[in-house]
Amino acid sequence: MIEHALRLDSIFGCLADATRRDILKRVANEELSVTEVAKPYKKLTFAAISKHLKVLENAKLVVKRRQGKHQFVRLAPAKLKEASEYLEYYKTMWEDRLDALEEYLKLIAKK
Amino acid sequence: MIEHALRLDSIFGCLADATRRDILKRVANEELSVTEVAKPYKKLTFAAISKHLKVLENAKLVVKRRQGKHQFVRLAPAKLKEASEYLEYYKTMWEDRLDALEEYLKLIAKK
DNA sequence: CTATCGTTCAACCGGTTAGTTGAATGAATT
DNA sequence: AATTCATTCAACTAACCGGTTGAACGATAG
Repeated sequence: MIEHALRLDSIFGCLADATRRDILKRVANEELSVTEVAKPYKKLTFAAISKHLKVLENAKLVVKRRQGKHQFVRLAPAKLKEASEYLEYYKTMWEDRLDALEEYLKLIAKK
Repeated sequence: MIEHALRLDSIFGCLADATRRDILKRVANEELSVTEVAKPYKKLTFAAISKHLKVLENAKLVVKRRQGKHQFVRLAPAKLKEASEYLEYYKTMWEDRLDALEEYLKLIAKK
């Protein structure tokens, strides 16, 4: 249960940063080398991106694979399934709440 | 677009903390006074919970309503819909990725 | 073997965050 | 009006985070 929460902490923690969200999005579609990942973020150092990748790796949201000189990064589907399930839980909760609101608004409208 | 990202930052930032996730869960089902919200968290000060509520309020994930002495807290459905939509986006992305993995595994299995 | 390329590590910095304590505020009760 | 209850604010601290720089490391190419 505590591990569980820690994992959620790190997953949502990752998602709380715009650069990391962007990286996730990009490596979802194709495997990229660290250099390629870093290329678009011109305002940041290479090392900064390397750190972001480490954070994502620790949260198990991406995996790295070495091929010769290059280190390739891709989305890690297994852990993301877990994340997705939690997000689904929240989503359901919110939708229930929205449904309740809708009901309530209808009720008010009738008066 | 920047505002957009900032909002996501604050929403996911809220979700990155176990106490705040727990509070969200509890005020999703019923409206609670600040005192009631604080009650279960015996390791934290009242002020600490008050601060967490402020963070949630700034992210527009909860709203407060004053009724006499008491301040009641509940989930804020409107902003949560927005959050839910983003989560849905990520969820879709992840499911696509999972589907791709599944395809790949099938392909391997055939050999 | 050494030079080079791709990447990470270590040390550091400034800003933010989660927590504390104690004083301050707002509303109701007496 | 004074007291009490519910809550917030202000000031402070310790830890964490995102960033930088420069050195270091692992792997390949010459």
